[in-house]
Amino acid sequence: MFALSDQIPRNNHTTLLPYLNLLPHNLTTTTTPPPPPQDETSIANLVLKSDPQTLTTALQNHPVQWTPELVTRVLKRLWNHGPKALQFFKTLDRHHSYTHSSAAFDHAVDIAARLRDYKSLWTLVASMQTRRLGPTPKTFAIITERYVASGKPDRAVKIFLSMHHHGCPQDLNSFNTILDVLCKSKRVEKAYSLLKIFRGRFRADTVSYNIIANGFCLIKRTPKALEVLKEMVERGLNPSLITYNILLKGFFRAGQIKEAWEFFLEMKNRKCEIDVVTYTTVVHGFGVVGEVKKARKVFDEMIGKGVLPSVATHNALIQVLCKKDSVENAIAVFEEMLRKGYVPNSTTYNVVIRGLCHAGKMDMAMEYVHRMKNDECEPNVQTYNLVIRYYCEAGEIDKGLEVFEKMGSGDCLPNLDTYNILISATFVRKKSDDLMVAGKLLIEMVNRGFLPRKFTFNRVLNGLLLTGNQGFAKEILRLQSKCGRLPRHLECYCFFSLWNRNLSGHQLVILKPTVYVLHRMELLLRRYRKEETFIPVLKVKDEMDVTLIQVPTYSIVHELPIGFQNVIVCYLSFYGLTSIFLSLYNQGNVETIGLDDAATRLGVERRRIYDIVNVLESVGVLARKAKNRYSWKGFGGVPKTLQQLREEGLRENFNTFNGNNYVKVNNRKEKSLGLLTQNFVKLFLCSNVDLISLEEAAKILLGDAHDPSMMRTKVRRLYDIANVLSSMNFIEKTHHPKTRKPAFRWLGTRGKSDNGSANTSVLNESKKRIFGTEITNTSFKRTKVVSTIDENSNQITKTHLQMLVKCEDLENEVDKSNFEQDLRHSSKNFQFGPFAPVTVSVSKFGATQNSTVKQVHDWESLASTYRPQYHNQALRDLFVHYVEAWKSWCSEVAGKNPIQLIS
DNA sequence: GCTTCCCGCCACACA
DNA sequence: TGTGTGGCGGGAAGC
Repeated sequence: MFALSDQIPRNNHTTLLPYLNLLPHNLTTTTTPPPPPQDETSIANLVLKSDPQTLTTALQNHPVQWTPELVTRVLKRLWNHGPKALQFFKTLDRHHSYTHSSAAFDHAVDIAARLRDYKSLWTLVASMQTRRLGPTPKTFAIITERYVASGKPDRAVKIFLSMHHHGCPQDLNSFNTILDVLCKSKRVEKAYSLLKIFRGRFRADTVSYNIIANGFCLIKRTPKALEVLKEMVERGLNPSLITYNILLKGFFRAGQIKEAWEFFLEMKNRKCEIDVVTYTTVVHGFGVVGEVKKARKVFDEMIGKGVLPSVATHNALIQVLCKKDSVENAIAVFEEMLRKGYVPNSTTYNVVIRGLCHAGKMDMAMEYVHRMKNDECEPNVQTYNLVIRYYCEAGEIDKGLEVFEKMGSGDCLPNLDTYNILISATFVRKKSDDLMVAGKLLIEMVNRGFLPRKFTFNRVLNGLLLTGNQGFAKEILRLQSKCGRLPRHLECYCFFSLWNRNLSGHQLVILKPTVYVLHRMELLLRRYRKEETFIPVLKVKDEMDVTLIQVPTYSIVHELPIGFQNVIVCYLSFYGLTSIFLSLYNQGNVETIGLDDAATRLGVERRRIYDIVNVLESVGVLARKAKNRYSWKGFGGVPKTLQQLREEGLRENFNTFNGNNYVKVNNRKEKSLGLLTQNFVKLFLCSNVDLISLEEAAKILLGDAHDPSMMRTKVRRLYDIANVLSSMNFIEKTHHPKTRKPAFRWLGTRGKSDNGSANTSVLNESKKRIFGTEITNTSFKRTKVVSTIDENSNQITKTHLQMLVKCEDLENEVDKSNFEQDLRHSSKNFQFGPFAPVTVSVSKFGATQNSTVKQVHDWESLASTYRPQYHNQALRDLFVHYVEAWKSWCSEVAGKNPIQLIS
């Protein structure tokens, strides 16, 4: 990582990574003897070795004079083992002759926040207050920064606004801090609006505006940054050199090299006192885009102008040479820098080491790592990470692990990146042993307070299952559950398992997405029960940090026919909204559609419906009658609409992709989703392109405007449209054969007639045809639910889905007695959730195909066929493993408190 | 770290 | 002026 740290107005309060600030300590020339400097290492190791019971006595007996400085150093050393660090802090808090300083408290607060242990955090804050040690503005800087980092910016703002309740009134500095925290996490708009609201109250200054401008530069929105600059001048605040440097760097970052250079010249013209930061920015900026010569020239020029390059400038040049030139030249600069008497910092070494690694000179790289030690510039975690990464990339995983072992036993603890790098590497060789290592690393990282991503967990779990380590996989699954990182489907499954155990009245901690699914489910259930009034079944409260669900006192699921439960869960995961929409209204007897009705029936907000109807309207499936009302035209008229669009498109030159065929966007109407849909369709209709990616489409439709934010918006809209169109089978999602990038293919007029889902026929057929049921191998949304049966899949899936569509009617046909019989009948071998084993044979369903509702009464079969299913065999097997692992684990812990399973 | 998708704010449109 | 519409961007999930 390249740190141009002196270029950005750094906020004094925010010290996220205290260990980076560790000063190199000199073992031989220490002038202030007690405590001896190696003490923090030995103490840290002592803490790492002791368990909570022995730690107290170990610390009491340790022959050392405890001072706040020593404690701070130990905490820094233990930084990457949060739980141990907190334990150390808490144990020492009870020491008879030592009391913690404010700085030590801040570290503890930081560590607790990083562990997302908010209870400890606020206890520490309260403790600070009672001891009159704070909380200080710095404490709040830490807290807000951590809240923002864990995705809670609103909470952070609230905390800032309530600082004074903790005895720490807000001032301009703390205001700037919160702005900075928001900007650094790319929430610039939020920061900007906060500035607008409070600039009067806190007397926003140049620094405040610099922070916002820098924020916009970080997200490559230089025009907006310039706007901020303008506003700042209008408010009578003078931009400083820092302001100009921010903008200069912003131009380079956004790839506006020409603008950057002009800006730099302008700075010179205006007789700005250009400083070393400016030059460093230019050197780095040119270098990054490969203009090494220019970078060099500027580097040489600055000396002539009397501005001495700093270590950061050298770092920039060295990095650039490593990346775009040769590592030899980079090392030459490095040596020259030493000759001139500069003292390289860890960044300098890391840049050189990365360059060597990149050039495949691993041995030489390691020499530099040793050289760092001798040069009193201890290798830091980044150094180790990059060496490990390159070893792993070169396939030498064992060497990577060796380095990892060394750092673990030494004085630099591995961080989240280290673990991620190593875990990723274990998948390369597909060896059972490697995956065992991955599992162990995963457990270790959790113990050290790092929260692996769901993706990491899933990969390790999959790997272990596929290499036959079922026992270990089970352990990982348990850990995954403990961390709240279960795969979504298992999460639901766990929830229902618990629910099924009559755990009424208990509180479970569940992840938010599940809550959303449950909300929707509740709506469907209410409809099923024909409830007119809203009776909340699931009481959900979104508390500070976790989402709690009150398990209802009765199980609504039990009221449903067996199998229907499964259907419901699948119903939600199977369909995109459009498909449900179409299946509800494409019944042959629907004439008008009320938007409110649609929203209620789909269990979504009105807003979602607008998008669907707009797209449907633009291809002629619907027509707007009045506000709130649409009439159903069906698919009969679609070919005609498409023909019209084609003619229109040819007139507008949509057959040539020269970027001139975009529609000039002036007002709201011309930006509408409907019009965009039509233009998108025209792209396919009027040209021979087979595949088009949404990015390409966006580029063409936008024309000359290549503003990245406009592009993003356009692509997002195209996703919305593409989803609706593919639900109707007008287009299908595939991958570009060469680039493997996602792209869309038009099926509408020349679809695949071999599997029956051809849209040529679709377009010509009567409106009775059920759209949204033509799902063959299309994977749906994120759940990858595909028919298990690949051959004949069309027919079978079609039948199944048609039946599913009719669930609506079927529900009503199941009379009470039937219903109860079902319940009794299957209460024994009751399979819950979407994970019931598939017992239905193909032939059984083949028979159902043309028959009536009666056979569909076999709810269980229907349901089990509809469980989420994976496309390929390996995944399918894996899925069974998941369920097995979960089941055996459940039975294992059946005697214990099942709440522990989740919460 | 990028792609994809969902959500809901808030501004505009329309009666 | 109130209610209906829908552009738009944040940000979470997925990979």
